[in-house]
Order: sequence, then C-alpha cells, then structure tokens
Amino acid sequence: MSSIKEVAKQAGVSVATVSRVLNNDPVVKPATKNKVLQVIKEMNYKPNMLAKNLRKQASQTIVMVLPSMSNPYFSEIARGAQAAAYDNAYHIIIGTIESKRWILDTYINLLKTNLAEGIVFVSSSASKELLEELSDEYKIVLCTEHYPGIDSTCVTIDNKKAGYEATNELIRRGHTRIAYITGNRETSSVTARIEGYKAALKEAGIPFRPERIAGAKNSFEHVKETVNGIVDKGMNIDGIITHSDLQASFILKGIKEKSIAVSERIGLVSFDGTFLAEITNPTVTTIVQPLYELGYTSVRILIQKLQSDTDAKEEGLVILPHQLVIRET
Amino acid sequence: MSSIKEVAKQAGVSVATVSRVLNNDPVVKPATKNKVLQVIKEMNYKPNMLAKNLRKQASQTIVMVLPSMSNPYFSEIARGAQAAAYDNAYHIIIGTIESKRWILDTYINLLKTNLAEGIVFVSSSASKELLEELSDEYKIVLCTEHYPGIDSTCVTIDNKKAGYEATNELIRRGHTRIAYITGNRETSSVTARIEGYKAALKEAGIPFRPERIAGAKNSFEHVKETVNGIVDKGMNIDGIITHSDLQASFILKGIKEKSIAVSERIGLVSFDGTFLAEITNPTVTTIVQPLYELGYTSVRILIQKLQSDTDAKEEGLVILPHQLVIRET
DNA sequence: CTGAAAGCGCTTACAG
DNA sequence: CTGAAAGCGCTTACAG
Repeated sequence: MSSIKEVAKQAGVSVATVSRVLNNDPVVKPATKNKVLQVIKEMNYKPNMLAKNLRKQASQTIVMVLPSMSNPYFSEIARGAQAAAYDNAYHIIIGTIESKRWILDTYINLLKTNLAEGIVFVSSSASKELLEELSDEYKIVLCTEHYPGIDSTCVTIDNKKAGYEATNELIRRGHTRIAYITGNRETSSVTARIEGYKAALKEAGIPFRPERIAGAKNSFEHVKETVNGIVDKGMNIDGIITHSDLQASFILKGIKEKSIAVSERIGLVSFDGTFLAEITNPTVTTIVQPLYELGYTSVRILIQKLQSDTDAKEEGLVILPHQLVIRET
Repeated sequence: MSSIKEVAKQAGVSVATVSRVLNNDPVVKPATKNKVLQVIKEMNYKPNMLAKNLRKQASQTIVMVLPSMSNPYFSEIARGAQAAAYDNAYHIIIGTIESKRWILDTYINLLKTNLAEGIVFVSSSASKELLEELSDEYKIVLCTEHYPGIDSTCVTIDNKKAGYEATNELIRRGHTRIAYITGNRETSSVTARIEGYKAALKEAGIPFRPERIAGAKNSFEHVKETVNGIVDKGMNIDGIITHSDLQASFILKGIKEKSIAVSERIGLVSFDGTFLAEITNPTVTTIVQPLYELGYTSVRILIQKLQSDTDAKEEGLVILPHQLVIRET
C-alpha cells in the first residue's frame, strides 16, 4: 500500500501538494495537478482514511440504532438511512440492540471514542434518561418516537391523525366494538394514536372502553394472549386496530387456527404498510408509513446538523405523510 | 474531550504510562495503575480511537455486504453477523447494495482506504471478477454462495442434499410433476439444489423435464409470470419448489387471487425458513436454513483470519445443518 | 503556486 | 517499572 510520501517523491513534489490535489484545492497549477493525478493512478494510490480522520478529527460516520431487524418495518427504515448516508458521502453503522443494554452501549461508545459523529435512534431504542445524558454533547435525531422534554429533532408521522383515520375506517364499515392493540410500551406514537382513536369514537358517539386497549410485543404468543385477554374481560369485539403489520399477521394466524377467539369477519386495520400486509391471506388494511423516507430524512437531518455546526438545538417534529390503504380485512 | 496528555499530567505520569494502563500492560506498578485509573474516571476520559486506529493501522471494523434488506432472510443473517462482531469486539458495517454497482464500490473502498479490515459477501453480492480482483489483497468470506475457482472460505448449507429432501418430500406425498422456481441467476446454490432435485426424481423413476425449471426474482410479478410461463408451456404441475419463502408467499397470493393458474392443492416447499413461511395462509413447508448461524459463522471466520495473519488461503466450504420443516403446503 | 514543518492522539521500541 | 521520543499518514497555517 503506497503512501502519500511515495506519490510525492514519484511526482517530484511535496506531500503538501499531493494532499492539495487529493482535496481538489484549486490553488494548484493544472500542470502539477495532472502530473500528480497521473502518478496517483499509476501507483494505484488510495489515501489512508485512518490518518485523514485523525487529522480532521472527523470520521464521516454516523450510527443508527434499531430495536431489532426481524421486522421489515425496521429494514425499510434502514434502507432509507443507508441511501441518505450514501447521498451525503457519510458512512453509516446500523446496529440492532435486541433489548440489550450492553449492545446499545457499544454503539454509544462509537460516539464517545470519536468513531462516529452523530446518532439516530429509531423507535424507542434509547431511554429518556440516556437521551438526556447524550443530548448535550452529541448530535441526535429521533426516528418515529420522541419524548416530551427532549429537544432533539424527531422525524415521524402524524400518529393522532392516523389513529383517527384507522378507527374511522372501521366505524365507516359499521364496526363499533373496536379493540386497540398498542405497542409494548407507552411511547409517543401509542399515546397519539390512542388520542386519534378516542376522537373518532367520540365523533361517532361510540362510548370509549379502556378495557378494549392493551399492549403486546411483536410475537405471536403475546398478541394471542393480549387479544384473548380483551375478549376474556367480556369485551365482545368486532374490530381491531394493531400497532404493526406483524401483529395483524399474528392475529390472522390465530383466527385461522382458532387459537384467537374472534370471528373471521372482524375488521382489522394495522399500522406500517410493510409487504407483510400484502402476503397474508386475507391482505390487511393498513396505515402505510413512509418508512424509507423516515429513515432517509432522519439521516439527512442529522448530517445537516453535523455540517452546520451551530449548537442551536432546534426542537422540532418533522411530520411525513402517511396513507390509509384499504385491503381485504 | 480530554486527551491522554491531560490524564498524564493530572496523574503525574507520562503518556506512555497512561497508554500502558489503558492497554492493561501488566508491567505497570499497581499503585501507578490505580492512580491513573482514578484520574481517567474523574476526567471521564475516553481514548480517541481515530488516533489508536492510525497508530495500530487497524480499524477493528469489517463490512458485510448484502444484496438487499427487504427479505427477512438477509435480516437474520445480518443479525447473526452483528452478534459475532460484537462477541469479538469488532465493529461491523452492514451494507445493502440493491444491485447498484456504485454502492458496492463504496463498501469496497472501505477496504481500500483502511477503514475496514475484511469483508463478507452474502449471497451473490459480488461478481466472480470482483472476488478475483480482491482476494489477493484482502480477507474475504463468502456467505451462502461460492464460485468455483475462488479460494475464499464459504459458509453455507448442503444445498444438494436440501434440494433432494425438498423434492423427496413432494414425491413422498404423491406429487410427480414438480416445478422448480430457482433464484434469479445461476448461482452455486441453484446448481446444487437442482442436482438434488434431479437425483430425487431419478431415484423415484420420474422423468426430468427441464421445462419445469425457471428462475424468478423476489417480486410478485416475476414469480407470477414465471409460474404461469411453465404452465403455458403445457406443463401440468402438481408441485412447486421455490428458492425462497418470499417466492412461496407470492405463489400463495397468486393462487388465492387466481392470477397464478395452479390448483390450491398443489404441493409447495420453499427454502429459507424465515417467519414468512409461518404467517402465510396456508403455512409453508420449508427447508429451514440456520440463517443466524450462517451470518455468525461467516463473521467469526473472517475475524479469525484477520487475527491469525497467515496468508494461507484455506479454500473451504463450511457446511451448516439445515432442516426440513413440514407445514400445511 | 509550492514546500517545510507542526500536529492530530495515540503506541511502542529503546534506554535507563 | 517508567519516560522521552519517534512515528502512524495525513492536512494546513505560514512563509516564500
């Protein structure tokens, strides 16, 4: 592996000059530049980015942390994130933490040891406490979930409106006893969607019953128990809204194998709009989130912050449009 | 951000000593070590890895290149890869190339500019030519697909045996007119699986008809056209083996909406064993590949190669066990 | 327009 | 057991 020194010697110039042509400094004389360029090509020289990074105190790298990768929901966000990093000539390290704090810590350490310049947390992959600790020192963007009191930019959809639309769609079809399966924890999106749900019920004059709301993880067993739990409480339900396509697919599976005690003719609307909602039988009516764009925009904004090194922590929600897509359920 | 110099001054030792403590050099006197450790803690010092990397000429980083991320097949491999990197204290950059050569090139450049030490190519994410070019200079591991004549280690399953078992399962159930939907290109796994398919047919005395074999991309339209194409050739089929769960899910979708002209009672066996095969209706009989382990093992072997800097290019196939799981199709 | 030199923050062979 | 010093491969302010 040849170094800048060898290129300089071969071209008969100083390393400073080689460095200047490498960085397209317009000050170098065209003839010199061409000579250097030719030698670089001949020697097949590639600059050592380890040295450049140290010198410039910048790694041109960001990290995106995801809760998991088994849900296509996250894959799509990651895909958009990669594209944005690529478009801005940044490297991106995508990490899935699988609910393990020590894995999260290795990614945080990338920031602390100068290997990464900024981070985007997808979904609720970081606790409020962690965000508070980090937000003074590092550039952070949140993707899909935010926390009240944390002034990092968050890229998400209008969850309240989406919750309203999902509920309204079921009401429009004549469903009145609508259960709501939320995500595992009470995140900002859960709260907002429930608000929309309540608003739609109220508007239709349907009484709100808190027993119809329950949270479930993205596993078949959890979803099954949760839905059956609602039914067991004496709640006779004729519609379900889920927090994710994955949950909806599990419900369909449970209905089919009769381990979930609801009718096949139940109304079902999910959130996300991954391809999962299209390969189930029946296909699922869903709130399509602009997942690729959520990932893309999060990274784009993070890099913008990095490049304009103003410390202005513009709090801010960036709202991307969603869409209700009606399918068979 | 405090540097090693400040720690040294504060602790009343040289930077050399601080460095030794940082690297657990047993030579430093316990008293000195404790003093330094205490100062490090007080100052909340974190070493600058950019400097360490340059000094040691090592980034402790590898890259894994995947064709895409929209198939859970790849997500699972990526998950295993991340775990292996974590367990060996390496960083891993996972990149999806989406069939775009220029994206691939950015990941290759990570190697060439010293930002990454090695690479694992998943599926056929690199051409044979590229592998030939890179294999002299860099440490490479292939995951799931290999090329004859390329002496990089490949971690995969026994595709011939798996193809045999898939075919045999359908024959056992009385199917004799079995179509084979392969992957898009003629990769090593495709070739091997077809060998197994032929072997099973031969053993059962069923004539082999090449018109029953055709390739398809992982998209609904492609799969639909491919299956219909086989039928249009006058091939009356009563069984299908697919290259992926995703293809199988598309076939079920097509059968249901009657855009694919085969009977609902067709025998269907897929490859992969992702959760997709469980959320379709009916659920799909599948060859379960140890995806997490494929990813994990590929990375583990790459790091081993990196650490034992022998140039011995041990060609070699590492075969992991698969399993036929019988479900509803 | 170009070069000599300092320096980014570490590690390590060498001397003591 | 510890420190002074060289050096990893770049960039850039400064001088000319």
